[in-house]
Amino acid sequence: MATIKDIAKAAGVSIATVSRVINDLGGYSEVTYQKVKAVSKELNYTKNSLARSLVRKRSQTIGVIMPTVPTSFSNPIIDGIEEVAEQLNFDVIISHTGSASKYILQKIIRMNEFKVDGLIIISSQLSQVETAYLEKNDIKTILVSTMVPDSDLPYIKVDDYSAMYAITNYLISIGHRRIGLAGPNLQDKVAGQPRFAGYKKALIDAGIKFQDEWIQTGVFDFTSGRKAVRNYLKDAIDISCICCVSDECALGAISEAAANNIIIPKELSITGYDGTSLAKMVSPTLTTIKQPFFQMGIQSCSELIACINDGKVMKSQLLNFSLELGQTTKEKRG
Amino acid sequence: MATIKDIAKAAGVSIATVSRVINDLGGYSEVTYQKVKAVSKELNYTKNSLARSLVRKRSQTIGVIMPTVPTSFSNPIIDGIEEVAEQLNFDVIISHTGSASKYILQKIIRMNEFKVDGLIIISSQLSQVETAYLEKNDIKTILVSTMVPDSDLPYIKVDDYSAMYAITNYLISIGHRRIGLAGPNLQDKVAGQPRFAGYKKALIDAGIKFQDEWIQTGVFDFTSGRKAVRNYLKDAIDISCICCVSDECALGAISEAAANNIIIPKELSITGYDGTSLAKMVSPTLTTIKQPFFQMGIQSCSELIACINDGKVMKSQLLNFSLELGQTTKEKRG
DNA sequence: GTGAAAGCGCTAACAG
DNA sequence: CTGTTAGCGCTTTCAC
Repeated sequence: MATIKDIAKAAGVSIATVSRVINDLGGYSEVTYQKVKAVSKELNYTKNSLARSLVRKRSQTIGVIMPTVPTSFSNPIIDGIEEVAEQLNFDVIISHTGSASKYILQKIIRMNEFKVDGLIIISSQLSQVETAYLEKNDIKTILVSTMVPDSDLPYIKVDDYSAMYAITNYLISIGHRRIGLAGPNLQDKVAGQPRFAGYKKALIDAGIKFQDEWIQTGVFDFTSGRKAVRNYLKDAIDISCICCVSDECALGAISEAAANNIIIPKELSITGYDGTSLAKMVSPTLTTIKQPFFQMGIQSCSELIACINDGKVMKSQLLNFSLELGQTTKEKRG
Repeated sequence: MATIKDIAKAAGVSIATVSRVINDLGGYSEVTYQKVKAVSKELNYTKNSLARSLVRKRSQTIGVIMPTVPTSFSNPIIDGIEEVAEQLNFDVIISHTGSASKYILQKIIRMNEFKVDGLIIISSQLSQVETAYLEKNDIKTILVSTMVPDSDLPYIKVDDYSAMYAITNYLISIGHRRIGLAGPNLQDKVAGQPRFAGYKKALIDAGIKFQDEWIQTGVFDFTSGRKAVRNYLKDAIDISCICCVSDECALGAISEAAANNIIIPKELSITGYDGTSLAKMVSPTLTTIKQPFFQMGIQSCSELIACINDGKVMKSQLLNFSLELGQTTKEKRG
């Protein structure tokens, strides 16, 4: 592990000069440049980011914290982040919070100790403890696909209320009147409550009287979808379609329906939410809300780096979603 | 951003003492301990890993490099890695190589500059350039779900040959005689060739004459599965089942079959390979080879840390796979 | 028990 | 154009 000191000695120059050519700072003769380059190649020099970051008080690194979920919807977000980071000369390091986002505070602390210049937190629910830590330590942070109510942490997401309104409304538009809602966590102010509200509003606007029994709460996952259908069946609740709060949840609903020989979409329509790559990979393909994940990565990273580099204040953004029609929905006549 | 210097001053002790209590090294009075603790809390001290790693020449961090794929089979691997890292007091930082594993060398270099103590590379094909870099820079590395032929880089994986033999043999055991193989990249020595070989050997052992037209090569992904089925249909190739080289590929095959109104498994059996969480989430559920991903994470990280801490030589391991029966296969009579 | 001091590898003035 | 020097925040002898 050669250091600039070794190179300086071998090349017969000072370490300052070595540093200059290594960082392409200019201010040296062509001869010196060539010599230093040659020597550092010969000695197999690799720079030490730790030392550099330490003195620079800048790591040129942004940290990403993401949850562990089966449907890797975070991947396109990461791709987006990487794309702009790369371009703007930043590194990105990623950390998983585990399935239950249990270790989120711990991961935030680690990122802070690594002295990342900024943090992107994907789709995790932050509690008081975490936001307090972020604030107290003055960590530049932007949230993706999540937000914290009553805080001014900037976020990039879609409007859950509108998205759920849109897809519910679509079901209504193709003739459905008895519409289930599967999977929402009603304790969750960020995703659960607004999605429920959007769903409900669409019913009301269509003059449909909302029934409590149409709601099967859950935690957005596969199991929530399965349970929902099981309960509808058990209680013989009469619905012609189910709005699920995630693609994964929709897969669960489909799975339970299949286990009961219910044919989709002929006997039951089902919708997802997320528009992960999965939605188009399953058969039948999912009708779902497509979130612009890649774009979310782009935006969040751009905002963050603008803040880091130029001190710009990050602005929250609501991105456009789109309705992706698949084969799990069918019009209802009569 | 308080430093130990600040704490030292505020507590009226030396920085050496602060360092001692912060690291629980002992050798101080209870009074000093309490005082330093109190002051550092008050000043909201957070340690600077960069500085610490720099002087220690040890980052207590292991780097993980993984590809970006739609079916997040890497997640359970990461979970396994995190579990043992956590326990053994190591941090882990992750980096994605992008879909085509295009940036793998770049990522390896970055990890090296970050001075990680060791590296776990998941499921990526390493070329001469990368292995040379790893060797030259003496980076402790272990591979997961991949390997490099003719090198002594240690790896943790399953035996692709045996696994493919097993699943092909299963199809034979339930009566199939005309068996397609979809998705293998035959240029790929690590996964493509052995899987093909295992498939072929199972046929031979059963006295089935292998037909060239049964093979539809590809690149392990969804599209490869779709194309395979399209080709079988176009050329009217008579098979009763298809062995796919990945779950994702199987999804593609199913998708194309569905588009042609072929009923699975009644008219066509299909198998996957990987046993991702997806396999059980789709309907019908996939018959597939289940790789012990979590265990792979555990083993690789254990080996690596044993090497880092105790200089143990890492040993390659072939882990057991299992056959996971789903609903995409059906026995063939007559 | 505690402190002084010497760096880890590097950058960034400041001189020349 | 190039070198000297003073640190970045921390750990770690070695004295006291």
